[in-house]
Amino acid sequence: MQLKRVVLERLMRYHRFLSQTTKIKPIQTITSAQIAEALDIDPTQVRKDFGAIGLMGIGRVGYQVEDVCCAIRQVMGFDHENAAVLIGVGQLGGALLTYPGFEKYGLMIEAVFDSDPAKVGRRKAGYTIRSTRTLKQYIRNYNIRLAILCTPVEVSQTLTDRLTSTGIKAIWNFTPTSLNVPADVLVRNEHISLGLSEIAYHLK
Amino acid sequence: MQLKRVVLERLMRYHRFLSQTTKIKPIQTITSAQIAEALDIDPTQVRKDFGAIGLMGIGRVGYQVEDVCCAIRQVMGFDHENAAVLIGVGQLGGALLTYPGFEKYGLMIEAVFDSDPAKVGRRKAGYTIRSTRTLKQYIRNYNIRLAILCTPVEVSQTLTDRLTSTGIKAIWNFTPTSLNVPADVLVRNEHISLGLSEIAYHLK
DNA sequence: GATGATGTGTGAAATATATCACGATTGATT
DNA sequence: AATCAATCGTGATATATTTCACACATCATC
Repeated sequence: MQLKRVVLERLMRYHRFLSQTTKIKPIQTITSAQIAEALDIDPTQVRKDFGAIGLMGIGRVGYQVEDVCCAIRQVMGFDHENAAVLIGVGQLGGALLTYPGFEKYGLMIEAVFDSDPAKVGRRKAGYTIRSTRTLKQYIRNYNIRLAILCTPVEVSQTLTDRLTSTGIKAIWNFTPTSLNVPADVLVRNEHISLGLSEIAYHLK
Repeated sequence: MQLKRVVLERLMRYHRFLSQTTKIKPIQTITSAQIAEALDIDPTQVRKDFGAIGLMGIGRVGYQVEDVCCAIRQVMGFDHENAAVLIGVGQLGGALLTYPGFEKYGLMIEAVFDSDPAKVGRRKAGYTIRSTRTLKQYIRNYNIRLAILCTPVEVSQTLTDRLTSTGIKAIWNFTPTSLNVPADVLVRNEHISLGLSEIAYHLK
């Protein structure tokens, strides 16, 4: 069965926790209780999640850390490379370009685009900025399946339409708006204001 | 009763949708069905959420857009100003400093800090970068309640400990790690890799 | 190898969240 | 003003998610 978003998120947390922990102190095995304790999750939940991706622990011992990490990477598809384009090289787009963690998850930014003629042709973080007019062509030629959208709100839907018409499979949306897409395109919204709202509410 | 995170997130979506919609075309009222349609949510859900923050619609008409926006802003605490400090002026920290949307939600970044002596004293986006050694002092003097954490992973827990010892109330965590804090401190994690995982899984 | 302590795996129960169904209310229409 | 259609408010129902409870498995110890 398709794994739910909540499960994916927890799997990520397990993976990050185990990676970090083993970097500091190599360990062979870990129990669901230890993970649960560190991440403030119910131990049963951890076991169920592991069960859901086919992991088996051993009584009285726990889980092989190595196995867990591998299984998560595999089920998440991190060992599978995803070629992506980034659209909108502003402050945020620029920051994403230099983010060092992407390749760890198989994400490869192949090319970057911007509508601003003043930016087109310039270089940024090792990329030559291309015109968004060549976007469609590029995506088709290189069979790109993922677009990272960092444009201003005003043009985000226009570009989204153009993207979906190329047959793109997923859009990682960093613009603070909701995008309309066909049902088979995944949109993952990264709205910073959501986090802010939770904080503002808590501080009130 | 305390509103749940899921509700807060939907309230934000309503708010954003209504702000954007009214900017394009001023309207007086809107129905739960219209909102639901646009945001791909169940209409009942919308009504329940509105009910939860004390909004009353009128039969056959819907809700006063103005009222809805006000109520959401108020319940979220956006009209209440929150003074914050930002720690770690790297790529991401820099991008956040120039993000124009914060004040709309009442967030005011008052000062920025970095541990790197090479950065201390320099200016960035209108701020003079301060040494993290003066962090505690500053937070206490100015009664800061929110810290935005954009440091490398290695120092994030150390700084978190220092922050919580000053009595800070919330940490907006942009570092890709889990932070340990006392129960009364809110941590909002903004892990970019969570989004990436959802995408990678979908594309697999 | 028997025994006890500690962990897993999982069905059952509890909780949380979303949807349905429908009476009540309002505005438009005749 | 009587009727109709659209919309809200909300209890009941359905679904999803988390937690509990406990049988079964494994290792350490005697």
